[in-house]
Amino acid sequence: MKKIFALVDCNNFYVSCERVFDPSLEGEPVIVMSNNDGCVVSRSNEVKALGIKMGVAVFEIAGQIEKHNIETFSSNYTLYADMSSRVMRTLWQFTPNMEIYSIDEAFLDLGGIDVPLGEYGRKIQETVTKWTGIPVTVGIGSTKTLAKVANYLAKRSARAKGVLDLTGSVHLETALEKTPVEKVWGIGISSAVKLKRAGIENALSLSKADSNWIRQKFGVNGLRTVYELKGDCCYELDDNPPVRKSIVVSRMFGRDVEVIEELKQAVASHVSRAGEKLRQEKLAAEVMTVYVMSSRFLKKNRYLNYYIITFTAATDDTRQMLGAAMEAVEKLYKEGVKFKRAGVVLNGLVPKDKIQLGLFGGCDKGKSESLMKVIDKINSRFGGRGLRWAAEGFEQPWQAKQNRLSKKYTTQWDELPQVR
DNA sequence: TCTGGGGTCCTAGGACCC
DNA sequence: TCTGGGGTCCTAGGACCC
Repeated sequence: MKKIFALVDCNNFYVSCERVFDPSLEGEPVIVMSNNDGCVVSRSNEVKALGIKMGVAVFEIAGQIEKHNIETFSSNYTLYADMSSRVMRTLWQFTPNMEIYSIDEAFLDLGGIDVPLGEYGRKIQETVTKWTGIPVTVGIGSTKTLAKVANYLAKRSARAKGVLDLTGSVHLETALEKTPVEKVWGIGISSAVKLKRAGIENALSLSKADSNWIRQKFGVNGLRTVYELKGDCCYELDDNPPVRKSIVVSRMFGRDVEVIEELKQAVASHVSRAGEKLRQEKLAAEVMTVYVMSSRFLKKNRYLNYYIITFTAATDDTRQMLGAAMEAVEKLYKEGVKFKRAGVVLNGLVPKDKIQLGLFGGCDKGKSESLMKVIDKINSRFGGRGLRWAAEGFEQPWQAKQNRLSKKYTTQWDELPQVR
C-alpha cells in the first residue's frame, strides 16, 4: 500500500497558547521570548510581517517593540506542554499511528483513509482548533519530507487555507520549485550555502541533483533527503520513539555570577531538576557532566570548563548527584571569571529496573527510593519547587529573568482563568 | 547593560592493534 | 632511495531539528 503522511503543525505555537487565554491578543503583534527573556522564539503573523526574525535578541528590537506596541511574554513552558498534550490527544482521533515529532508537530499515518485526503486534512484542522483553540496547518505527502514541503506551502498559500495535499498532485513539481532549498527538511544553513553555490536553489533542482555528488558532499542524510523529495520513503513513521540518550539541564544566569556559592546553588538546582526528569522517565544515569562557562559573546577571556563524573552504579538519587556535582564545581570554579551559564548533562541512561549494582554502596536503596518519591510527589502536587534542596539556596539571585510570565492557566488551581 | 534550551546523528581524525 | 595497511574504537565537533 502506498504510504501517506500528514504533518500537522501548530501555527506560531507559543503565541497561540497565550492567545487562547487572552483573546484580546488576537490580531495584535505578539512575541514569546526564550529563557532569560533573551531571544524571540515565537512570533505572531503581525510580528513576522514587521520583518522581525526568529531568534533575534530582544534588546536589538526594543525600538520596534515600543513603536508597534508588541506584546511580549516570557516562555511559559508548563502551559505550552499542557496545551501540546491537548492537541496531541485530539490528533489521536484521526489515526491509529502517529509520531509526536516535537512540542508542536506530529506526523500522522493516513494510509487507508478512504475519504479524499484534502477533506480529511480540513477535518483535522477544524477539530483541533475547535477543541483546543490552537490553529494548525496540515501538509500531506507520500514521504515525511514531502509532507513538510506541503505544510510549508499550505502556510503561505491563501488558497490552501492551511491544508495542502501533494499526494498524486499534478502540481508537485511546481510545489517543489516554489520551495527554497533552505526550507527543505534536513537542509540547514551550511548545506544551503553549498547547494546554492552549485546552482541548486529550490527543492525541485535538489530532487534532480546527482546522487554521487550529494553523497560525497552531504553524507547519507543528504542523499536520503533527495530520495524523499523524489517520493522514495527513507524515514518511516516512528510511533514508538526510542528511550532517550541524554538529559540536559542548562540555563543562563539573570546576571553575572562571580562567587562560588552562587555557582554551586545554580548547579545544585540544575542537578535537582535533572534528577526529577530522570525519575519521571524511570531512568538512572551512569555518567554526569557538569559544566560552567562565561558569556560566549566575550571577545577575550572566554571560559569553558567541564567535569565528568562516572558513578560506580547508575543512580537516580539526587543526593548522590548533588554531592558529586558540588565537588565538581570546586574544581571548575575560577576566581575572576564572570560566569554566565552552568549546565548538567546526564548520560549512560539505563532503565531504573535494570541497574547494575556497584561493588560498594547501594545498601540504602529502598530508603533513597522512597525519599525521592515523596519529594517528587510533593513538588508535582504543589506545582514546582515547593521542596528544595538546601544546596539550591533560598534567594537565588542568579535566576534567569522571567519578567513577562503568564499564568499556568491549565495546571495550577490558583491560576485558573476566571470568567466574570 | 541585554544574545535560549534540549535533543540526535554523522564524520573526521587520532590512538591503538595486528 | 625511501614511507605498510587495514581494522576498530573513541572523541570532538559539526550539522541539523524544533
